[in-house]
Amino acid sequence: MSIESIIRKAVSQATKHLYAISIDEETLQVQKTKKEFEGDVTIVMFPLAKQLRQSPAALAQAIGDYLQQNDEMISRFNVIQGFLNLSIAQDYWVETLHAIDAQPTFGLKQATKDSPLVMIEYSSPNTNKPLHLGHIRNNLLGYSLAEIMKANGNRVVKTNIVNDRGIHICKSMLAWQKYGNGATPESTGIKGDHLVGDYYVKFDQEYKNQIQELIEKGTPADQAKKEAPLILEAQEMLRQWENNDPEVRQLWESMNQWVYAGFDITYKALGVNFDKIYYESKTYLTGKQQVEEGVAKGIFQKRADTSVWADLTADGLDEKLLLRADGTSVYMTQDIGTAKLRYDDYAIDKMIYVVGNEQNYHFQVLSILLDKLGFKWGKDLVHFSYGMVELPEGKMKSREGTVVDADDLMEEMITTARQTSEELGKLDQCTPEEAASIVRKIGLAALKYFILKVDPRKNMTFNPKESVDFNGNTGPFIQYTYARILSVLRKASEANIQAVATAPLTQPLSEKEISLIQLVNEFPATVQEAGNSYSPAIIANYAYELAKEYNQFYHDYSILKEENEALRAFRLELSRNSAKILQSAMHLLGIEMPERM
RNA sequence: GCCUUUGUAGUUCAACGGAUAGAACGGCGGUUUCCUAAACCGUAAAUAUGGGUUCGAUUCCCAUCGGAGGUACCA
Repeated sequence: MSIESIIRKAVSQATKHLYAISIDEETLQVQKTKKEFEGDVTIVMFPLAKQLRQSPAALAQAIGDYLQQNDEMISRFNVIQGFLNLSIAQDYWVETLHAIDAQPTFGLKQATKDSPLVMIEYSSPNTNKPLHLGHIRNNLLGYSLAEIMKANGNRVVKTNIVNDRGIHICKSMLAWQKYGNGATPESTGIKGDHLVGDYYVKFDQEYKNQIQELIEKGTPADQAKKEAPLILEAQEMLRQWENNDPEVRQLWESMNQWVYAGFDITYKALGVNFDKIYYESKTYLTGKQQVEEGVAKGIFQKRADTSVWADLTADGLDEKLLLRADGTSVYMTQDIGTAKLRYDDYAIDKMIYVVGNEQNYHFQVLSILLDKLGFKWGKDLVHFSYGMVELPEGKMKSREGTVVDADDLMEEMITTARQTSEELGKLDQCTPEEAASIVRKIGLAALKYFILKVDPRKNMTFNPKESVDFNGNTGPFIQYTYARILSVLRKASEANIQAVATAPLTQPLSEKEISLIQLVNEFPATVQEAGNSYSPAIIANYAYELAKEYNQFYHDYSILKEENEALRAFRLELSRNSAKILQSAMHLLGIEMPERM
């Protein structure tokens, strides 16, 4: 049983004994004592005071007395302004550490075959352009969320829906056809997704030129946008695609292959992966069927022009188009089709969509529609809605070339990590392979941690030149702490120093040591909280706090040079478990830890 | 216009309705004969504004002022 729940129970017993009133253990406000005050755990008395009709101070004094006398765990207490601060006996902390030491996967629950099945959709790229900074946030959040859900005892299926059809895809195909001169990734040496993305940009440039020309000839702007030859050709290409025109399909296939080869490289570099990939080109037809069935069941309405609509006015929303009059599908149709296929493939208990907050409305609607169509998880689907990544100059715009490319960014991080490491002389003892592995881990950790430490719901600012640091509240700081601990453990092992407690501790531990145990002990609750609130940031901030706390301990106390054997063994045990938790926590963020740096 | 969301040091981020709002970077000043100084310590610096609810408000409610997103037969 956790310390917190023991205390809840004890306080509840105390009030029963002292005032003959049972209080609800769950409503008790139990929190960690603030650093400035003596004690480990604090109970807030104000709510109780009201219930028990006692002054907070008197109540705290009475309960504190009772607990100290009746509970061995409580060694001391003090009362300040209606806060009851309890000190937990040292032996109890040491026992807690032993228990943690005995569990290699402390804080991480294992899923069984009966555990809930959670499907997490993330990444969701378009095949007309390479991944950029916004995708990086999505991928890191999705991957980390999957790890966190696993650690909370869920079975997880990671899925990706690739948006590989539609007018935007035709734009890059058309531009390649017109201006590409047969260029391929092989012939140009350009990574496939970038090559295709270049033609998407090319299309936009040429399209704008055509609009401008038309406007100069006196065509109104709105009309010019609709009548520019390039857009008409792109629309024609989409019709040919839907009609399975062999030539268009062939082009589509080969350009998509280039893109997928490029994406694979990026995903691998980023350290993310998927259990199952869906393609919209294969799901949109199912979506159409679902919508037609919905019409047959009377859930949706077909209008005179044959377009299909869902009337959501009863749900406080408006009417939503599901099929165009020409029978083609829209975004919503495809998501319904994808949901259907997934439902057929897996016994999903919970579906989580990792998609930006610009689509809040879309998912609100999707949830209602899936529910109407009878998907049992439709109503409770989770839209993990994360904020945008902005640059100091403002929003990123693909077409204006202000995006930060994912591949470039990772490359830059690793290069910077290498420079810094070399300046500090950290790689002198390493083989080139080790050095490469270390700088890759550091560079990626800097990037990943920077993104993940921010509350996912909020928009965040990323300055490519300044944002990534290796000091302070950063990934490399946590990695450094870990590497440092491993170094101590290696030295202990080389010197044959006893690292397991054999004799009981006789001297009192320092506050720093106690608070470190307490922090390590909070890991399971932190993992749980991160799972409940879908927030990798909670794990990130916890890991930082732990690393910081450890560094202070490391600075103030000797480990290997401590002469008292029991104390030395204790400190090694504390170090070992701090490292273990740091690694577990960072693993949940998808961040790899170097053994030395 | 309507809907959603957001506003905390110079900057980037924290804070289940709880104690003196916590970090990092940057600034200023320190620590290395000692287990990794990518570390540690000190210092100055913030809750947009005005009301309300509460023993207690950065947090909840209302208004005002800013930012972002949505309100497409785009995805």
